[in-house]
Amino acid sequence: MSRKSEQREIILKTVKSTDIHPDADWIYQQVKKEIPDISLGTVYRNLKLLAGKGNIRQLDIDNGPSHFDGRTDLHHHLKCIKCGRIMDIDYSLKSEDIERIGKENDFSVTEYSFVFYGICSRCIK
Amino acid sequence: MSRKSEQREIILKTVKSTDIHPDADWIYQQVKKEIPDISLGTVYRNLKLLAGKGNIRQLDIDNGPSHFDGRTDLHHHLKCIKCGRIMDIDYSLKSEDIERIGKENDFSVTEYSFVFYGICSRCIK
DNA sequence: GTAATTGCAAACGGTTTGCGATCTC
DNA sequence: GAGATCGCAAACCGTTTGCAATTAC
Repeated sequence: MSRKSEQREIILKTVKSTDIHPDADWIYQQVKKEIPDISLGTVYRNLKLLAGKGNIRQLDIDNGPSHFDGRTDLHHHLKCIKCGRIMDIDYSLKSEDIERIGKENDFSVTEYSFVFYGICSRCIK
Repeated sequence: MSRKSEQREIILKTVKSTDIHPDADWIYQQVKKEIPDISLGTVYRNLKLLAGKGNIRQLDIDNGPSHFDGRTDLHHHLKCIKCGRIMDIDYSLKSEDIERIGKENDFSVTEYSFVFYGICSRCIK
C-alpha cells in the first residue's frame, strides 16, 4: 500500500501548518525550502493521495487552481471577493434540515459544501 | 459596448433551454447544429460575456470544466456523486441567518453558493 | 527483491488570446 | 469608419503521466 516518504510527510505538515488554504504551487515553494530538489509532480501526487486518504481536503472554489485545507472536520468557507482570501467558518445545518432537503428533492445527501462570498474585515476598511 | 451577434443569441438560447448545467463543449456541439462553422473560442468568449452581464451563471463545482446555468435567480445545487448530474435546488437561508453568519465572522456576505453531494433518485435504485 | 515513490519532462484538458477578416451600428 | 465580434490556431495554465532511478519494507 502506502509507504512513508519524507516528501509526503513534509507536504502534509506544510498543509496542516497554515489556514490560508494554499494551492499546490504555494505548498511546492514551502516544501522546497526543506527539500530543494522536490518536484512539482511529487507535490501534486501527494496532495491527491493525502486528500484521498482524508488527511487533508481539496477545495475547488471558483475556477483557478485547487486549494488545500488541513482541516478535515465539518466546516465551510468564506471567500473575500476583493483579496481572494479563503477563511474557515464553523457553520453547519441541522441534520433534520439536511434530511428535509434530501426528501424534498428525492436525493440522498452525503455531504455538503457551502461557500459564502463577500468582503472580509481587512478589505472593508 | 456590447453589440448583438447571432452566435451570442444562439449560445444564450441554448444555455437557457436546458437544465442539465452543460459545459462549454456541450454548448458548442449544440450551437454547431445551427451555426456549423462557429468556433469553440467564440463559445467561450460569449459564455464569459453573458455570465459577466448576469444573463447566465457559471458554476465551478469540483475540478473539471465549468458548467453553465440558465437560471440566474437565487438557488443552489445538488450533485450526484455517481452519475455527476447537477440539479437545481430551491433552498435558501433566512436573511437573519446570513446576517448572523456575517457578524460572527466579521465578514460582509454578498452571495452564497451551496452544493449538496449525494446519490440522485436515478442512481439510488 | 518487490513494489511504492521519486525527479524529470513531456503531454494533457480546459480555457484564453493574438491575428487579420468580417460584421454591427 | 470605428470598434465589436468572428474563426482560426497557437499559447496558456494547472495538472497528470510515462519513465528509469531510487527508496522503503
